[in-house]
Amino acid sequence: MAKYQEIAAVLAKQIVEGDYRLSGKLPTEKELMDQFQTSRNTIRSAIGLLADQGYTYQVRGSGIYIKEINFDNSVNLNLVKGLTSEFREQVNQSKLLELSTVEATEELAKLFAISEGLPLYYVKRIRYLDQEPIRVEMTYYRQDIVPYLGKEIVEQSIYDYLTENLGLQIGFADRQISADYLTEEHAGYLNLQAKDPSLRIREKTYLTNGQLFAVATGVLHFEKITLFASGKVYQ
Amino acid sequence: MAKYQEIAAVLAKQIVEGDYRLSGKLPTEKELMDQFQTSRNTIRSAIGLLADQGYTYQVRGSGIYIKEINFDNSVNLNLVKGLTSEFREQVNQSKLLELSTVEATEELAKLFAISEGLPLYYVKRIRYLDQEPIRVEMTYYRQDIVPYLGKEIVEQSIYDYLTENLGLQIGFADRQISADYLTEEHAGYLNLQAKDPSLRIREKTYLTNGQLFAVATGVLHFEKITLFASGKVYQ
DNA sequence: TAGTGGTCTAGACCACACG
DNA sequence: GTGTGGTCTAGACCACTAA
Repeated sequence: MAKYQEIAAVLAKQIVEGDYRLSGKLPTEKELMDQFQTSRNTIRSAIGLLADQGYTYQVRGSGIYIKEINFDNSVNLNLVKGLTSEFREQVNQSKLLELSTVEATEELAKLFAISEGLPLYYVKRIRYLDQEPIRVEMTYYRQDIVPYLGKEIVEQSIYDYLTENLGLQIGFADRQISADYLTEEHAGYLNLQAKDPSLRIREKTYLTNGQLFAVATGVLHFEKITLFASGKVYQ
Repeated sequence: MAKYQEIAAVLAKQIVEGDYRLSGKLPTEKELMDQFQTSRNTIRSAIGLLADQGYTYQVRGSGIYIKEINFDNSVNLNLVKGLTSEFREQVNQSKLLELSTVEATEELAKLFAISEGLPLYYVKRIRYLDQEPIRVEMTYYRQDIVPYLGKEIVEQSIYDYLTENLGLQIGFADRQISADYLTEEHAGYLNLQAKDPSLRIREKTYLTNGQLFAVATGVLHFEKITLFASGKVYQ
């Protein structure tokens, strides 16, 4: 991990643990330079990461302020990480509904920019938070990038498996969010009624080299999960 | 505007106009340095802005790639700008439902970090896209920061008025997204049925100095609007 | 006025992609 | 191997906040 990423991780941990709750501010850039024995630009890169993640904002002439945001039961759309790490303590189960190999249809082949007929994994799971179903999730993975998926893996954190065991470098994800009626099938999984509202996320996940390797659709329990996003003004 | 912001604006315009469609890539950082006669870090700041806005991603050893994303009928959660500029040509109307001055209740006072009883503007509007209602929007503004709002303003772009006429420096917005049933009232505005799904955005908008000056709730037509968000992996 | 963050420069070395 | 972007340094000047 780069130095600025390590610094950001240290500061993020301190923020979460409430080390700066009294002042509501981080030390100044100058003080952080001394503390971490590094250049100003490196400190600024670290602070930039914190801002991107929704932890802080800076005010010229004044300092680095901590945002008081409650991320409970909320998925941060500015980040890419598994649900498991987003709700670290509480999400400990996935119920596997389907794990199969399918050939890329014309639509999927076009989406992934691969040839029609190439093999994809298809995974359908229910995710739980505090023993309650919160999300139905259907994902396709390119098999040339993810050569193996098994029941023992998809019932845990697929994200951890991809990054730690396969060494994949996940870079970014683009997401489209919408609301819709629940289908009878999904309502059953989520203990809701058909025609109830649902929050849908259509997600494309890319490696750092720009390769699209997973396409997912998530159907979320509208009463138990919200999304969070931080936006900036440009120009 | 800073040099890197101007460079980003030029490149964004070129991307939107399709100047790089053949290669799908921008020139290399080195070439951009020559082209804009500036240092590498300034170029990298500009490219960073484009990435934040969802236009591009970089691959080490390879280049700067353009994302092919269709933002049609989609609100980009990574940005803060008025609906009017998000859908520049098509959104040309707002129907004013209410414009009043209210005293901050205990809840609102706490949210804005102001004293109870201080005056706020309350604006309730319906926004249209291609003559169809797409969003009901209820917003509170701090009157000490927005000293005047009138019918002639709220039927146009409030965002433009705040930035251009009042000179407010809007910095960032935090948003919470959820799905819910439509109330009878909102269903009426959106030409939908009560109990249909709706996409809700609860938004807090801040000045660059960190002051919260507007709190809004948006109720979106679930069939006509989706949201877009780009997320990155950290560490 | 002193201190803070915002921008910019001109270098350096490294890790990775691609031919 | 060559070229690309990723990280890092050590400065400089400027714009803004706060006292």
